[in-house]
Amino acid sequence: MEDLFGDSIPHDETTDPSTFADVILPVPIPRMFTYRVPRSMEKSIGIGHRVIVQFGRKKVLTGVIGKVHQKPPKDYQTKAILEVLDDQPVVNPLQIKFWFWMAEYYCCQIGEVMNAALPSGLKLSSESKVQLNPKFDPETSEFPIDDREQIILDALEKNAELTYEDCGKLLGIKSSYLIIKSLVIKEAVLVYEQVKEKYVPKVENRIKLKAPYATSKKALEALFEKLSKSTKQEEILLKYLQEVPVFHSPEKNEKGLEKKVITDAGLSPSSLKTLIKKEILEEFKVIVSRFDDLPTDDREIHLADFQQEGLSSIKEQFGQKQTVLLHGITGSGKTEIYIHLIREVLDSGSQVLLLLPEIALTTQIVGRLQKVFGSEMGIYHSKHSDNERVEVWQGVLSGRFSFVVGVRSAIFLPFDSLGMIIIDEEHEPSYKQFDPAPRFQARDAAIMLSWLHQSKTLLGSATPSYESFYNARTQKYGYVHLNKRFGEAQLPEFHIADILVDKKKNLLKLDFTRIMREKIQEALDRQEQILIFQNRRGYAPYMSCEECGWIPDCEHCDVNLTYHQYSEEMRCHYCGFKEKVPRACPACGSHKLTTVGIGTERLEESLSLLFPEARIGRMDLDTTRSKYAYQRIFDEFSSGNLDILVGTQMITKGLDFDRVTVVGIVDADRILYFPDFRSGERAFQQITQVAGRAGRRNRRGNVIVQTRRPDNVVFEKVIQGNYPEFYLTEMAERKRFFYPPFVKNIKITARHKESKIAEKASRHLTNLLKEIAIKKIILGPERALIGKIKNQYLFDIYVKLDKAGNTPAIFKHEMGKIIFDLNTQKEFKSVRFVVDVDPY
DNA sequence: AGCACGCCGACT
DNA sequence: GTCGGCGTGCTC
Repeated sequence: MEDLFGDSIPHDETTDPSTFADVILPVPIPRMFTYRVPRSMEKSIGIGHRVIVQFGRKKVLTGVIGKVHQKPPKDYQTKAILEVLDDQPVVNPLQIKFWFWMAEYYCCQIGEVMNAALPSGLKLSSESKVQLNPKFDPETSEFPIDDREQIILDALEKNAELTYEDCGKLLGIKSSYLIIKSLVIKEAVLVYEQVKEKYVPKVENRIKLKAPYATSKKALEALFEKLSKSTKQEEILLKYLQEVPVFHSPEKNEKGLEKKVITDAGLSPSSLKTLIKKEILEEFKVIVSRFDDLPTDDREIHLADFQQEGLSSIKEQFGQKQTVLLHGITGSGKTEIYIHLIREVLDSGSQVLLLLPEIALTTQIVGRLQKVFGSEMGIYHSKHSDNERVEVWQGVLSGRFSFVVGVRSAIFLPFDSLGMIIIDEEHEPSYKQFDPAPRFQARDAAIMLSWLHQSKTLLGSATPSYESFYNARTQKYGYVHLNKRFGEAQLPEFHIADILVDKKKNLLKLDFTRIMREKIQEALDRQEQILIFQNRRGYAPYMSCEECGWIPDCEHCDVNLTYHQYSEEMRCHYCGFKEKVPRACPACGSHKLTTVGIGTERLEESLSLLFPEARIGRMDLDTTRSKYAYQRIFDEFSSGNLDILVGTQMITKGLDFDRVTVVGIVDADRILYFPDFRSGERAFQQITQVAGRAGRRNRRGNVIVQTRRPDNVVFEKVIQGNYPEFYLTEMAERKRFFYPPFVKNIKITARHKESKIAEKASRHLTNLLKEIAIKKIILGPERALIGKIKNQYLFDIYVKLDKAGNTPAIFKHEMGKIIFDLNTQKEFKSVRFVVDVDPY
């Protein structure tokens, strides 16, 4: 054991154990830490248990045991594990394996993976607390106490404990460390670490009717007689009896009634208290689940012939392949197929994980699955609170949830016998985590996880990622194509509207071309609905001076500030910097400041001017921040209370609106001309996806795409629905210029607050990487697309690796050593090298 | 990543 | 003279 300030107390021979545990700690250091396992704990620990250990001088951390062994480390003293938190492991050995794979593959630290994997409710951290030393007597103390120390002691008379921060505040200084240290030496106070478990079970306050009244009708009648004067108490009892049939089913009385039901009905809480005091009602608490049991709908989901064929084909291919790509066009009913597969796997006793992109998770598909799988299904979502996440985690551990629908991070749940992982909308970029580390691609990681479980992976998409389609074509994956639609739904009619032509002819009004306006009007006249897609939220991207062209940019980053109308502010989306809109241009003094570009907020306004009679709604990150906002807007639109819905990505995911006949893409160029090798692939995917929202039943829909470059081939291919041909043209390019999937990409960003140092470090690294003796291409270093973020300068290096064999693994290993070496050189000590494997 | 230690400038 | 700035080294 060590005391607070790090002085080692010699080992006690009698407790010196021979068991050690390697603990994974949430720190970015590339190794585990070996702790001694006290004899008393030897029986209660194992891989996957959470433990509390002291790390460094005083901090205590929660870690997860990754390994238990008998080998005492020779070059350092071990500390003992302070506490074991769980009777049963919260993480299983398979997960530990998975974490290590992820750390290695994505070039990050095991602690970073653990941090991403555990819901924060399972992580604990400590806080230093100060309390009075009971042995301390100011009268007899031999040490003088100064004014500031006295302030702390006085405060501790009133409060049993204070944090370091509290002490700092009391004294009006930032760090109270030295003063507290002095008080500790003077034996006036004690300092200890308090660890708090963050997860709190949900407790419900319930009431039930007490014995004589609940069992004997006579007693109850007598009671009412007695209470006839106090109407309020009578009302409460009547309400209770109405909710709980006490004599009919005594077991319901045992379960009681939620106290809230009474108070919510507007009945007096004080009268309720009186009834409890009189021992007529009894109050008690129970721990309840945050997830309600939902009724299921047992009706068989019938598959159309072509779906049945698809299903059999998937199962057949799983015979030979671990992974199958289900390429099913919009409306082909992939969900029904998933449901059948999930049911089968669950019936065989294995677990199932269904991944969905973030935005799709709030939609109908979840409700539909819930109807089928009821309380067998867990939902793991970012809009869930920490406590809810912990409950899903525990639900998987306990076996309550054998099926989970979740976002990217759901791959970390403690499954022990997965039978299948389904990744819907497999091509979605949101499966890739950018920041912070681990920068993993959940689809790829899921395939690895699946392999560890010896289970199957099904990738579903209407427009597969080129990586997956390539793997299917090269026989690495199985492939099933569904190219029929449910019912008689027809492909929509496309109109490619040339923005520049309309502008010349003065037909472009408030960003809408003539054809777009006409089609909207026609739909409004027929009382049909319209979706307007623009992948940019806010009012307008930025402001500009009409006179001199001045554009406001961020002081700390290399980006323009984004204009937000509602707050009359300009904000930086990278560092959060914000500024009021200036009255005049700071460069030339002109008052002609205008907004440039189109955001959803501005479109909403334009539409209300163009179609004053229409009811218009907006769905984007800004309008759906709260937990149920999405559902509200969604319900309004689907019930027909809105005619036009303007939105970002969100409106394209998993929504089925029968009455939508017109879909407008305001600015296709924004998708098309993004400087990235994937822009073509993305444009095809996004336009197809948006178009798929139009006219899904019997009416043929209209899709209007506004662009300045109507001749781009992508439009032709989207209209034909010719995915394979567009794929082939794009792939020819990728092969020629060495892009994935023909090579493996790694991006390394050097970050430093001085541009010169960041650049020099990145150039150094580039040269050293070039010396690694394997087939590769190294590009850069070059200033990053956004060259400065939060006052840190960024330089990028792109590595293209031959995918053959284990060359990528060798390269990553060598690179790791090189970066480590560079970081030990004084010049580059403070340069951060951020490695992104398979970047987006 | 934190966090403590050490050495330097600008204040009572 | 002290406070607190941040550069540096370490964590089983």
